[in-house]
Amino acid sequence: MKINEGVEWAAHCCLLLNWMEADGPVSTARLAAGYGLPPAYLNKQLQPLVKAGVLTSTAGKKGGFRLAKGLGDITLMDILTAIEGPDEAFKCAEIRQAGVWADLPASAFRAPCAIDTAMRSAELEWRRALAAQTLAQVQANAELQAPGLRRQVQDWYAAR
Amino acid sequence: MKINEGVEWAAHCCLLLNWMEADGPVSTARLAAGYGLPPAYLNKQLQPLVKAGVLTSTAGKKGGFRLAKGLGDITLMDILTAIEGPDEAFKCAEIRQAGVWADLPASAFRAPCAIDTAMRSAELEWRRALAAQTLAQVQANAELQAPGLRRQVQDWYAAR
DNA sequence: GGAGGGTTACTCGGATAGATCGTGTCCGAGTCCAAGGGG
DNA sequence: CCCCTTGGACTCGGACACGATCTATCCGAGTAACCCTCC
Repeated sequence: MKINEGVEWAAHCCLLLNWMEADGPVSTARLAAGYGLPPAYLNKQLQPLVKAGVLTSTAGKKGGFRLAKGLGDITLMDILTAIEGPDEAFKCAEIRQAGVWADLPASAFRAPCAIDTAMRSAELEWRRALAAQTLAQVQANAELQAPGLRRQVQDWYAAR
Repeated sequence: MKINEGVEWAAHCCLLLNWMEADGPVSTARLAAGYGLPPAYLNKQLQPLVKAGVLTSTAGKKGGFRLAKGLGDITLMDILTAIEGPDEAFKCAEIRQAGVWADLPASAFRAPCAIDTAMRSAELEWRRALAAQTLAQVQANAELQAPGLRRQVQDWYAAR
C-alpha cells in the first residue's frame, strides 16, 4: 500500500506548468531539471495525465506539456486516478464464498460482505476528500506561505 | 497502491475467532480451511497481528490463535496498520528542494509542502474512518443481514 | 523581398531491463497432550 | 489409584523461492522550426 511517487511529481508539475503557462509548452527535460528528477521517467509518469485530459502534449521543437484546463478544474483525485488507475485500494476477494460458506445457498451472498462495506466506505471518505481539493486551492496555500516563490521560479526558468 | 489481501483475511479471521471463542484456540489449518486459503501464507499474515496485540498465539497440540481482546476494542485501523505497517501511503519526497529550489535559503522550506499537506489531510480522513469502525460494529452488520450464519459456521467447524 | 522545400534538431511515446515488494511454500524449534510405567 | 516420565504429534515462527508491480532507461516515429535556394 504505497502510492506511486509519480503522483507527487505530477501534482508539482501541474503547479509549475500553471506558473509557466505564458511561455508555451514546457518540455520534460526542463520540468525534470526543476525538480532534479530522471527526465525519461518523468515523461512516462506524465503520459497518463495526457490520456486523462489533464495535460496536452505537443511534439517537435519547442514542444512539451501544457495544462489542458485550469487548476480549479483539476483535483488531486484526478491526478491519483490517472496514475494509479481507477481501481480501489481495497479489493474484496469474496473469500467468504469458499470453505465454510461453499455449501450455503447463493441467496446467502445477496447481502454484500460487511467487511468490504466498511472498508469501502472508509476509502470513499478518502477519495471524497481528494476530489474536494482542487489544485487551485493547493497553489493558493503554497503562494500564501511563500509569496515571492512564483516570481523566483519564473526567473530561474527564464535564465535557463 | 493496492492493499495486501492479508488485511481482508485478518478481518475475516478475527470475526471467525470471535464466534469460535468458546472452543479455545483455532489453528491456522482450520482457519484456512474455512476460507479456502493457503494455510502457511495465512499464518504468515496473522503473525503481525500477534505482535500488534490483536491476537494471541499458543503453540503445541490444541494450539492456535485466539483474540487478545474484544471485538469492540479492535478497529479496522488496527488491522491495517498491523499488516501494512505504520507508514502513510503518500510519502512526500520533498522534491521541491532540488533543482529550482536548491539555491533558495533553508527558511523557504520552513512551511510544509502544500501538496503534502493536502494529501495527508485526505489520507487522515480515511484513517479516521477506519479507526471509527470497530469489528464489533462490522460483525453486528453481518449478523443483521444473515441471522442464522453464526450457528451454521459453528456447526460446520464442530463437525470437522 | 517572399515563398517553398529540405534539413535538422528536438519532442513525445512506447518498448525494453533492473529493483523492490507482495505472494506462496517449506522446514525447524518449541510445546502441549497423552499414554505408559512405576510407586 | 495416582504421579512422573517419555514419546509423539501438532503448533507457530521465521527462512527460503516465485511472481508482479514500481522504477528507470533507451531508442524510434513524428513534427515544428529554421535555413537555404529559387523566383
